Amino acid sequence: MSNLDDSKSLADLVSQNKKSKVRKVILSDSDDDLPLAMINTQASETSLSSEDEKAKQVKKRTKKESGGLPNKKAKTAVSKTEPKTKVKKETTKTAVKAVKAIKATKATKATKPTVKAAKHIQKIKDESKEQTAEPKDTSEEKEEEEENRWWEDEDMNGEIKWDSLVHNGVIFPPPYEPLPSNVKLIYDGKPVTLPIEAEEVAGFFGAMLETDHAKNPVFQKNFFHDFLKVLEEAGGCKDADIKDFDLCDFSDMYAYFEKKREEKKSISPAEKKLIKKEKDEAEEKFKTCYLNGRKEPVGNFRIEPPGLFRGRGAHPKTGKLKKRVMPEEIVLNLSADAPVPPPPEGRNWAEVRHDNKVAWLAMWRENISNSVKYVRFGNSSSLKGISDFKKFEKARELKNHVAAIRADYNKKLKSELMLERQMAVATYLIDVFALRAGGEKSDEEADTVGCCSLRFEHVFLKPPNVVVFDFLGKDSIRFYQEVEVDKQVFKNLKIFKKPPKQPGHDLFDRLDPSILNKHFQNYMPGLTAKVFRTYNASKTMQDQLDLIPNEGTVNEKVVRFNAANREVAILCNHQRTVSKNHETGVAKMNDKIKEMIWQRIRAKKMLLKLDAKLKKKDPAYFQEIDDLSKEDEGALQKQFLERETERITKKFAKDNEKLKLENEAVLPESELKERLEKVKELQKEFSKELSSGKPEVKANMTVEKLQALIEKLNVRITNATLQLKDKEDNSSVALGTSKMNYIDPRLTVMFSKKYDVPIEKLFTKTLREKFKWAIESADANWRF
DNA sequence: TCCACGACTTAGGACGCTTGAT
DNA sequence: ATCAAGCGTCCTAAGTCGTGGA
Repeated sequence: MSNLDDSKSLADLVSQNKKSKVRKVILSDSDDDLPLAMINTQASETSLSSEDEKAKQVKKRTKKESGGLPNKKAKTAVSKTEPKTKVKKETTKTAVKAVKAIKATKATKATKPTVKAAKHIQKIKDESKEQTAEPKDTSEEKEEEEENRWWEDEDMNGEIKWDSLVHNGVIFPPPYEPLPSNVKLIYDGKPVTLPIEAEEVAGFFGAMLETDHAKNPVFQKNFFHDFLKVLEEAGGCKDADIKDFDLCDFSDMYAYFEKKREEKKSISPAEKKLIKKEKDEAEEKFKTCYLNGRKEPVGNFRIEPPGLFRGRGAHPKTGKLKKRVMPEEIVLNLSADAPVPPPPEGRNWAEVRHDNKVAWLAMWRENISNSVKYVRFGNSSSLKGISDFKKFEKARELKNHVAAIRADYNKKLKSELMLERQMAVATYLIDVFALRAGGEKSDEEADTVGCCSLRFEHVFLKPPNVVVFDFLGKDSIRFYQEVEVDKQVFKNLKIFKKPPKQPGHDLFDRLDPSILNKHFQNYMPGLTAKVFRTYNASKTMQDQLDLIPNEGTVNEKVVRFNAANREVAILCNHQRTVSKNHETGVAKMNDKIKEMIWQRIRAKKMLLKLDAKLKKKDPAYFQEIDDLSKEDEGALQKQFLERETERITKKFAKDNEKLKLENEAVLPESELKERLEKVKELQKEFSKELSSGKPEVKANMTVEKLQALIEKLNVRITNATLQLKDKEDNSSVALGTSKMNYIDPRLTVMFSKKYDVPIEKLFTKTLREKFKWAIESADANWRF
């Protein structure tokens, strides 16, 4: 919540009449079992505060709580101390055991990284001196051999991230290419020439003209503001005094960029391949780096190009100009004795750093929110792998504590301390509904929330115990759930919403993620809110996989795996926007299914024409014939004929285009007419069929042939129906995020091995690389 | 002591390419 | 062979969380 809103609403709240009412309400409202002690604390806090203090009240509450109740606090702290240390010892032991167990399964090898690294740097230096940076075949093979199999023997503790780091720096986006002189911004009806710096910015907008962004007023405003600034700094526009966005016409620019896009798309595949190959070769040396002497992938080695900031949701800064990043703004991080990659000709790096406690190769500060962007290791790098492994091990460790944690928060739902109750409810929500921690956000960002930042208006209570959550979470993705909750949770939420709370106020006014996480440390070292998401996601996956019978085809098993994956994605609220053509796609599939059913009915009619006795034998089989009304049949016929006409016309147009391209004579219109004759014949046949109710049967048709046809249609109909259901179910759920970040990959590997499904069906190439450690260390019996 | 900020993970959309239906 | 649908990858925004410096 923004401070501004907060103080405003709190100030409102203080207006005299309200204040006394508020107090009365609190004191008289005793329909729940709220202990008196708590009521008093709450009431006195409210009435004691002066107006000025009120504005700061929310922030200070935590302090008051600890200061005001020293005894209770101390007591809790003491009682926690003993189990805490015990827990710590135990978990460290398990973690070590886990690592050792993995180590034990594989033979160890590898020379000491430091020694190897030193040697390697020397080698690199020699190579760069000789200017033959390309590694020879033999050395490349050797690198392959020396790939870091950290999961077998690496010591993964300690804060040092690397002993040596050698890399080639970053790739800068190409410089701005000015527009051709006939492509101009039209201002107030006249083409105007812009200084090149301003033209670039205008072009950013022009290229996006048809996107939703460009139609967003905030985006327009921010863009135009920054555009005018650039324009002014570049000396202004000599042809016009540009100051009104509505007088700007970017359509020429848009058309130009569209044309370029088309051109790019239409180059031949062979040429495309060649271009790609050349690009790959030029970028080759940036794609990898040497970490402790071993070749490792670099992730985003390309510096982000300038453009207009595409903030998500209602981002107040969306549309602002993202400036071009200069070498002078870039800090490199590598070994002290590693060669420094040369900056672009005549330019300099901001700084060259040698910090081995961090896992980034370069960084710069972006100008939208003044935060830092990093060039980091690739997802399949050892460092990323190690932290992934640690993440999942931590989540697995939670298994051993979750029962105690749940017991504890269930108990504390009735605590006499407001803080404890809030923590208990928050923990419940994080555990049960997989909410994120929910840190405070400034009003320079989109208004999104997580658990701790939930506000009054995000939670609706429907007695006796139904809660409707409706808020925007990360990436402004809507979280909407109508759920039954624990009775005590419901009561507590009601208390948290009690006046003087009103829309705009924090539900958990005593909490923020750091308080909550500090509390979590008492249960288990390293436990934070996000661990619950990982734990519950992987636990859900394990449970879902346990339900899958080991039978059927590989594809059937994959479908079931994806269904399990989908459960996890739903738990985590991972959504994707329903694609623009989803609706039409579904309608098309429905039409197709209806049409296939119609074809089946026709076949069955033909069957009866050949042998009328069949109906007596199996009336149910022929039932659907009577289910189809004449109107429906007519509609289907029409639909079918229209589609045929369209198909033929399109084909004709296409054929002609091809002929034109090859400089050959175009087919005459009469040809099209001739081709469409078929449709006309069909139409005649259909109308006859419609009135008689009986289709014509071709002379060579037999009962067997028709039955085979019907069987084929049956299969196609079932498949299409299943496919449609899958499409509907999946239309707004994104499976990838949970597969990539939440589901312990060893579960997927276990499934692959136990159910004999090739891992390629479950992990894409990149995921196989990212999760190599899991693929090589989990077996068919592995459990989360 | 605290909170702004640095460093890291998690996230959905854009876009090009593959694939599978016809 | 064709072509759209959907998949995979890239891109970078948007979270979480711990800590270093005022």
